[in-house]
Amino acid sequence: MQSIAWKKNNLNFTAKIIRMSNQPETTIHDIAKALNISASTVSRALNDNPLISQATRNKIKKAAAEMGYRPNVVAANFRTKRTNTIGVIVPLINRHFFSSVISGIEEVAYEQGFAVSISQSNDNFEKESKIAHSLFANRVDGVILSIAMGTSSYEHLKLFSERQIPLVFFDRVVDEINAYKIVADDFRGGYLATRHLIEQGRKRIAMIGGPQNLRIYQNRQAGYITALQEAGLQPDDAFILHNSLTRKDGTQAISKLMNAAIRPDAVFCANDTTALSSIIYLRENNIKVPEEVAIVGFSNEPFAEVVTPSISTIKQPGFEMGKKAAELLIRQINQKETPDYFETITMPTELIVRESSVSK
Amino acid sequence: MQSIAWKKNNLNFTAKIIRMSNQPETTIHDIAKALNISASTVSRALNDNPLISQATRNKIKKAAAEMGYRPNVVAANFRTKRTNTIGVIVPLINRHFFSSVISGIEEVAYEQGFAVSISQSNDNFEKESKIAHSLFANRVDGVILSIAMGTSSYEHLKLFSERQIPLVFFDRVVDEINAYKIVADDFRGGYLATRHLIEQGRKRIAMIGGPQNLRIYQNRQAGYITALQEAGLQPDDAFILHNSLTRKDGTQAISKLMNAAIRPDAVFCANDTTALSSIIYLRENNIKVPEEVAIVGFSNEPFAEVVTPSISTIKQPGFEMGKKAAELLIRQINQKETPDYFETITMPTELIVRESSVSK
DNA sequence: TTCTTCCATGCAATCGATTGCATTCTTCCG
DNA sequence: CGGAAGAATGCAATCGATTGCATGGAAGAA
Repeated sequence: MQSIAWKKNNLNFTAKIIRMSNQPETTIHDIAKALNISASTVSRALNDNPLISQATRNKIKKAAAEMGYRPNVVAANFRTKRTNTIGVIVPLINRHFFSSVISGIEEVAYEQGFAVSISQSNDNFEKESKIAHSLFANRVDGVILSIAMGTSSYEHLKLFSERQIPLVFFDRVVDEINAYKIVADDFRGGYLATRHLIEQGRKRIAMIGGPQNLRIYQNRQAGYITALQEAGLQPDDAFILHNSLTRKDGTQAISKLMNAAIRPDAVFCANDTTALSSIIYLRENNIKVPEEVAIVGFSNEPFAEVVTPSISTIKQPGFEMGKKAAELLIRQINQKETPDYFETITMPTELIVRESSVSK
Repeated sequence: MQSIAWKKNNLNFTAKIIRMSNQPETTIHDIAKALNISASTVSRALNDNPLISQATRNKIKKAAAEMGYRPNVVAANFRTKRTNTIGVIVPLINRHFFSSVISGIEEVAYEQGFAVSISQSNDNFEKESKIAHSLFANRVDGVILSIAMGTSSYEHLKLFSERQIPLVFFDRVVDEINAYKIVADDFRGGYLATRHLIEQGRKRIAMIGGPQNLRIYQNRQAGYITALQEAGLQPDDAFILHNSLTRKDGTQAISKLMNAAIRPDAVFCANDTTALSSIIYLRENNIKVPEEVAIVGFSNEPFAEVVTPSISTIKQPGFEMGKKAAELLIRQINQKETPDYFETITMPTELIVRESSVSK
């Protein structure tokens, strides 16, 4: 796009190279040879190093384009020990919450010139560990992750701290590891959901919670208990179940609750999948939602809005969490030293009231 | 940091190395030096090259473990020009169909020792192109992709063919490029959906279709038309709409159909999202589904089963498609030459009948 | 015992780009 | 006009692993 004219030291060069399909790759040395200059100059020019004169830069870029030069990023990564790639590990990519987080990460990462490599652990420790090793082996510059439900050993993550590769956790965080953490306000989510049910006049509010080795589920439950206590209701162990929050687990849990001597009149489910299972179970058993049993879920999965009755739930700011996580990670990547203090950032949750919890 | 004792060629070696956190990485040369052997032997041993005696191999592996050796995969990739990574580009990772395909790909890839790097184009050409360049720059061994709706130029994919990097398309394939293609039987899907509606006694069957630059949507529509003709019904242009199949587009389309002089008594939607929009619109306008208007969607998204009424739809074998794609890709990667004939593999689709299309 | 054969290991080049330092060429100032 | 400062470019080492070929040694054959 620039046309420059010179005299002495004429740079009016045009490489007459035919781009051959799939033959030996053009390297900076080929360009150097063609232009009769050194490879270092070519390298610097292509990286817009100001040491190289504008004229030479242009000449080199032009030749590079004509010769079909494609930088060998692997070689550069090898030399510089940087890959400009950030790895993301999530339990499942098709959960709306996680894919929102990923979109947030990508937004920031691309803007800052980082590529994003996404992997899913399928909530399986083994696979998570494999992925961690693979990301490590490929020398990603940093990792953002939400651990699998089954993960309780963190050996595989030590890889990263050993080599000072920054790590940012989100959602399902690990207390034992010192790193930035981005979480939704699960406590408040649990609290809001439960208080809402109380405000609807419910008295026997059960909870179907998640694995208690995960902080997020502890917190959701703590919010639930606090709300109950605040309202002078006694938390009842028989009303609190724990499982892996799958469709099947949910069905089992709700069935157990509904077949007990004392039935709940409301259930706070620690995720929307469980809320959905519950609603389907209740419908099949002719128990009216919300009249007989009110339901609140968690996460605001897209289906929550469209099932009948639509599901009241807690919305988490996934996209923002992803952006925040990427920002923090990239900041760490760029300033080489490890911060001496890692915050845990809590992002607000919000109650969305729909049909499943409100009797008109 | 190291105190080592040997006699000549002693195999009773124990490296007493303190694994230092984040210090200079251990390389095969360090191991070689510690054991007083050559780096080539170390390299071969670690790769289980049978040229190296079992005894030496064991000794080296033990030392490697003790010294906290982590192979520098980037260096190896650079040298071997192979990354054992396959790139996957999908429009959106949180579509059930795509994430099923991804799971299928992963299943095969991991088994064969390949890592999988997933990216989403957000149905955006620019981003797809960026991703393609990034995957190419990082020298993935092969790519599996389903192109973005907006993509109509294929320059960015030439990168791969130029350098003989195998490509496998699935679902949204590109005719212009010679490569293996895995598609669901969209024609038959459209045909089955429409025939089903006809069997339900519907006469005025509309269709909300997708962008006609994509073969899959052409085929779904062709199936629809064939079924109509077979039944002696005349396809009617006023009954065939096209859009991008988003929630919003769907609402617009169904509203247009329902506000026309002649209303359809059934709608075949080219995806489930549109079917959902339609159902919601119809519900809000007090039009009974399926009594007044029957609906069939496409893809069998998870929500299709749980909304009320549940959505009849066409199921595509995503997981199997992913497996197949990965198999074909990896086969190409392993046998260096390009096959001279690329098949297009069509996988069967299946009609799932639910409430939205059957009046009892 | 001597020569051949094969097994195990070592040597050294190589992949392509980057970068600290040295060198050359300009330009400007006294 | 000489010299110094600064601008532009080149030299060569380097990153860590792989690999074709050479070599040393042991075992087997004669």
